[in-house]
Amino acid sequence: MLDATASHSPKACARNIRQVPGRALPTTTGQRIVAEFARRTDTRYGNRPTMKDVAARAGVGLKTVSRVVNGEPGVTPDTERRVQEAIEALGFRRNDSARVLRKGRTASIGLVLEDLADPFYGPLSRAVEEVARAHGALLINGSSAEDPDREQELVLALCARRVDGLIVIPAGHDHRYLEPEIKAGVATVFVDRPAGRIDADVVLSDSFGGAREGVAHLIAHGHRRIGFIGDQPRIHTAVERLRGYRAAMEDAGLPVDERWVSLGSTDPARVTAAAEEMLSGPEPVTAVFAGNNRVTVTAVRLLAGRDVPVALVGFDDIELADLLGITVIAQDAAALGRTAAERLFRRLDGVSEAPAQVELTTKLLARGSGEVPPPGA
Amino acid sequence: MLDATASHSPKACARNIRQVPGRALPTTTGQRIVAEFARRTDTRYGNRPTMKDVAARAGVGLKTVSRVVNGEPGVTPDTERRVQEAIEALGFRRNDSARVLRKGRTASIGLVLEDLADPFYGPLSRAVEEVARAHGALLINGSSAEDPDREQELVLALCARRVDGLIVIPAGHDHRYLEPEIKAGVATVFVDRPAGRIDADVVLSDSFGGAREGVAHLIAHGHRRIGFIGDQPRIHTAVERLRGYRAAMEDAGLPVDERWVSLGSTDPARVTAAAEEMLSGPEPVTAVFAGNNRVTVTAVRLLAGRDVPVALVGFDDIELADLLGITVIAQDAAALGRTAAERLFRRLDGVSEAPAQVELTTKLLARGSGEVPPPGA
DNA sequence: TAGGCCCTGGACAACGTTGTCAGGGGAATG
DNA sequence: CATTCCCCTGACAACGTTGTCCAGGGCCTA
Repeated sequence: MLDATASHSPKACARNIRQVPGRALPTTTGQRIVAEFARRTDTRYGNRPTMKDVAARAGVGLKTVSRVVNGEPGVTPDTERRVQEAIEALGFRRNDSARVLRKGRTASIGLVLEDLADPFYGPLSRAVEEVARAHGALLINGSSAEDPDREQELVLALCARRVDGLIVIPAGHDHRYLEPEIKAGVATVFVDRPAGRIDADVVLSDSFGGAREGVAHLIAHGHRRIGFIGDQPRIHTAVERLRGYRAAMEDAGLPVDERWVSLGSTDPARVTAAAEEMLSGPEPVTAVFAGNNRVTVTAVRLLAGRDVPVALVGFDDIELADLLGITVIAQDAAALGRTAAERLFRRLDGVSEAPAQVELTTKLLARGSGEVPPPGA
Repeated sequence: MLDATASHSPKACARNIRQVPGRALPTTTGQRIVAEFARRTDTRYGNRPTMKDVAARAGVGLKTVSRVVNGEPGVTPDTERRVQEAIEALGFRRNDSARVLRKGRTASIGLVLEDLADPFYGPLSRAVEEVARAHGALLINGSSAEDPDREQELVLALCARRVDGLIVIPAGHDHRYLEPEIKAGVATVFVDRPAGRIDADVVLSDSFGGAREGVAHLIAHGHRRIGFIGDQPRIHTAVERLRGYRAAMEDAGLPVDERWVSLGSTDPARVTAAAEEMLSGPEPVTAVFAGNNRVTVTAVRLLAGRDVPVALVGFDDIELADLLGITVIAQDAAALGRTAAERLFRRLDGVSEAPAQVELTTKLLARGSGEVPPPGA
């Protein structure tokens, strides 16, 4: 029996939404309920047994239960067995909130990044998680969406949860709001971009050097008019990479026409417009340096459709870039995450050194697109 | 002045590791310390002000501070100002651990998935995060690495933290260990694969239907010998997709040679071996259906180097697949996450319905590789 | 002017756990 | 047999917050 609303919706019909008899659930497009189970009953929600309950059932004291749960010594095998049975029977699970309150440490760290859906941050986050796991800590993720206010909101929420440490990929430029937190003992490491107006550990890729190398690579292959398309100028890496571009051009004694340079959103439409601009006119660029993975993707799409081949080097590696023959400056996202997390945990382990800035080197991967010579060469 | 160890390491020299004078930090490959800041002093770590401190400073009662912090009514503007000033001055931040202990809700949910570095799970996780954010909750991530024990360990750790809800992409097949948790009120939704031996909400992609459609597509283009390379047989989606493959073959009245079918790890070596196997011999397959994104990537690499074109359809979309002309069965990872999270929060909002299984439809994206006709056709 | 009501503020207990400390009982020793 | 010592166990306070409840004071009304 179809739900009336659903059956009258052409969209729903077209996509063959079925519902089993019973409660009508709001379905979004393309969603189909294929089975329902028996209704759950007898649930006394939110009423978990505590150590006190376990103690009562096992006929022992509260502290003895605590000892068993934490594997502390000084409990007779027989007593331990009784306690274990009671735990089993009641389905007891220690409440870590209370534990945290008492002990002061949460065994969790926070990671604030730009967007977890970006293929650059997935591996970074995973690397952080692995290090955290090795130290017995859980990871709380948050995406700032490149919004400084949201970054701050997230960071402070994590501090309120009393994470032991923080790893932040900054969206904003002023992190003084973190000063009281850091003073209070929240270890903090910034990644990918430096912290703003605050002394803290920073782990970066060498954006300047990488971009310089990439552009020099294009110059070495004969290009003299090279375009640069980067992310928004308030993002540190975007500016550094542009600086690398300019340095390489200057190293080679090449002039830079400002129409070849474009910093702005990585939105495909914007990138396309910028590229079209620098590829038109009497003196078009013969090569493009793409400032990050999203720009590279758009550039590849765009350049693939052109008659005159345009050389391309991109910052950041991309999946399948080898098959497409895209030359890139690769940075190791996982290494960034790992390095930052290791630094963080060394701090948590009590190592107290001055905050430092660490840079990881990048690597040029020549795959074809960067070795295309300029037309007529 | 170089650290002795570093300067004697050829690798380090080659990669130009420099260190500023001062504390020698253990550096990993390609890591360079480019700056150090002044040593921090005067830190009384782990000694944060409490509401009591704020109250004392503001000359009010403890509860009044609580009221201000939580925006509760019943505080004179003047009193509120005094309290705010004290909060400001002391750098007070509410301890949510204590709050959680008192209130019983953590405003956080847990997400256990396979691997955050997998491009399929990044968008899924992000989608969950967005829904969580809309409900004022934080997200704790964990990667099970496809290991049932690790999954259980993670899930129980999250339960111990008293997350309000759980979203799990199962690695194991038996989730009875979750029964006490669910009974105790931890809302749980499974995604991508069904829960094992337990009644719970499940949100899936239509793996069976998707694979069937993909294979039918190959058959429609003239293929009669089609290979299937999938993930390990203990993974539900792998089995479902294989089932879809068999159904499509049967629909068309085509026999299936078991040498064309391979379930196993997605390790490139294994996939390559399996593909080589089914592409050799007197009656090689003329088309391959790849069971997930990792298999597809390996298959593309492998097939790109062959003389005789082999048709390919892959399950899961991949970045740049459009440029490479790879035909895929796309599932919407973000929609999976969003749907699951929305279901979860409806439960948390007190809606009590029977657990249900929801399926999202997939979409065939024809881009070329799946439309290659068999040789001689 | 007296009574009552509302508004503000604070004292206190409770959330579930862990650290401290002290008591009791059994074994070993004089 | 008495004493000492050690091992096991449990009572109690404390972690920092919020919910409950009550007191005091100001204002309005009869």
